[in-house]
Amino acid sequence: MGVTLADVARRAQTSTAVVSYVINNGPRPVAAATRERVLQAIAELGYRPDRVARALRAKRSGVIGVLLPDTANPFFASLGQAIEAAAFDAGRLVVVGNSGFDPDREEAYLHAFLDSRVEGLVVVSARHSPRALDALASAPVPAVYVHHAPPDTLSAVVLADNDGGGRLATTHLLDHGHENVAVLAGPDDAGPVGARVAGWRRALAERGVPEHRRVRSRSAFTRAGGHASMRRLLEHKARPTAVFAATDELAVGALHAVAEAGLRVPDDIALVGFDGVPETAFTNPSLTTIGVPAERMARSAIAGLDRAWQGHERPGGEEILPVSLIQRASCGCESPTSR
Amino acid sequence: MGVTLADVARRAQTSTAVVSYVINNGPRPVAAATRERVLQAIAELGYRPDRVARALRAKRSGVIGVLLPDTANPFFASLGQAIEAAAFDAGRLVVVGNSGFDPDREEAYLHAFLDSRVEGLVVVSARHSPRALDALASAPVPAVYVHHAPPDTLSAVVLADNDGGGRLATTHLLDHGHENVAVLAGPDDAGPVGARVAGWRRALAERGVPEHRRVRSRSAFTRAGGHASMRRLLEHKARPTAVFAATDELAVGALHAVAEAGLRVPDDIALVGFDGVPETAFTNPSLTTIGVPAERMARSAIAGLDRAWQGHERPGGEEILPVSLIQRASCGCESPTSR
DNA sequence: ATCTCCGATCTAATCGATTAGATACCTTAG
DNA sequence: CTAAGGTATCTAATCGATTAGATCGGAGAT
Repeated sequence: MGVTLADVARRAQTSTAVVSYVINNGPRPVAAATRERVLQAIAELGYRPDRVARALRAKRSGVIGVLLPDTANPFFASLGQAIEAAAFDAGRLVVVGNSGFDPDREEAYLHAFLDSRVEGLVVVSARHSPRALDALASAPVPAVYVHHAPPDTLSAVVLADNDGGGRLATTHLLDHGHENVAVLAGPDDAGPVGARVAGWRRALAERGVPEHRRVRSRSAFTRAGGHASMRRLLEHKARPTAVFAATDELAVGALHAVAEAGLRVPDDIALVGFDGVPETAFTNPSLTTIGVPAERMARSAIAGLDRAWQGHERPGGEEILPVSLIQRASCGCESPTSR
Repeated sequence: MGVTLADVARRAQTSTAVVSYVINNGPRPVAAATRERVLQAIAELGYRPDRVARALRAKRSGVIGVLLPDTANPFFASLGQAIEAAAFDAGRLVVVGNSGFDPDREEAYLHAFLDSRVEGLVVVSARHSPRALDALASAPVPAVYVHHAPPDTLSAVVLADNDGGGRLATTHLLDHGHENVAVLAGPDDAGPVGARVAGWRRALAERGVPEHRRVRSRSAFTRAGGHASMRRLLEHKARPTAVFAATDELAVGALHAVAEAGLRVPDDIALVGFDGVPETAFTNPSLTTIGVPAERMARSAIAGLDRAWQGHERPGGEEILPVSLIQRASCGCESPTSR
């Protein structure tokens, strides 16, 4: 290490400016012969431009800051990985931060990212702290919200069709003949999961299911939460025959609770999850779930940043990507096809 | 944004040097009164040092490069998150790259990291490409290998006790009275999983289990691989009564295969996994597994980098952290305690 | 033959923070 | 009262790449 532009220029018998022009297909033209000499010198010396120096001068660091709530959660893990891959394919690196749902940590990361002159931000968060929001709104770089967005942001937003997915899952269970479709919801009805619950409610309303049969059980978004939440449902006086778990984590916990109670899925309780994380193909029984297109969301997010960098178009715009029903065993479908 | 050192200096009626000295508890002393003025100016202007400029001049970027095989795998996901958290607590950010087990990608990331002047590298990889190894060996910054290390490296190494864990898992199954303990291995016996298989073999040898009862089934390290691999074992003429899956991913796939075949865990087949990823607490039945101390490994890795930065001590040294048996239902233990 | 103009190149300022060398002031020793 | 030494500051070079402005030579126009 340690080969600089100046070294290359010396060896190619030219100036640093010309070398820079060659590297960047610079703002000025370079004679073919000279370009050749420069390229050769670069190859011979094994020169690689210093991204730090470049970032300082050109204000383009080539780094994207990615803020995630919790990579230990498989859904956020796949989303994070997809974002990282999409960024790399676009020639950028990502710095990542796990907020662990802690607003202070979220803000600390945001500032650290900005101090590092990230070129753009991808924010995946279940909820946003007001201070973090301020920091984002006044950030000198474009941001894209993925999975969830604050009420009225000017930034680009990429969401899954959570409401539609909730409706899809619920309708599917109703189509199996169930009349008592409960929902495993989060601690409150805010955010993306809130929209899923709204979809559930809408489906029930459309089919004329009476209010008192619309049972909702709340818990934290963890497997343990889903476990406890399902256990509560099982003890409910009017035990539901079908359950829509608003995240796969909840569903996996629920599956475990049902087995523990000596009941069977889908015979005693049919279950549908939401997220489409890989592990659901291998639960016991395999889990029917709503597939969220993590890769497409990631590509859209990076594309959104690209748009903001390129043009001066309106950066904003909300994109809602379609979800899909992944039919497996837990809902009662006989022939599990997709895995 | 855009407050610079010079702005602060101007407002505090001093020079940029003094401001820098204050910020860094600089190499030179500053009078108490002046320090006070500077601190006040910093607060009033909301100044935050530019990490890029600092990195260029001081050669300390405050960023650690983390290379992982595949964050979609829960084990690597937790390891990655733990590393990120430990780094943040040490005041550093991480750039992460998922190689997807692809040597070219691994090398590309490594170079990109180095170009970005990362201050240190944490390499988690199942196998290493020769070229990547070269790049690492000649890197101008310290590296720590986690989970797996190349044969004779000079860098620090943090491993789990894979061999001991393999033995622990196997012995536990033998103690349950099983005489036919097969293993679900990886595509070959290299790397950390190879050591786990070696531990299995050692345990069997110690108990005098004859060669022909030491059945090993190979597959890729995926749930689908574990599924196929277990299916093969079930069709084996001498079907084993117990199986040690060398990773939790394999175990989860295996669990599914057993259920599909209409058999029961642990009654027909006892099963023990390896990694201790969170989801194993919620499989059906819950999975007995070998807990790998991901957080401790992460902290050790960061500590290793710290050591390399601080002193000029021998950077090398191999640390092997103990693993633990997490008893749950899949091995046949009646009372599942830890979750 | 002289004037333009353009492509190719070089010189040098710049991004923002760090830090060695120079300088100014003050105290203490001789 | 001056020399020596220490403390607090300031000036300016530096890290490596980018790019605007200056310079130069040659092709084409008149």
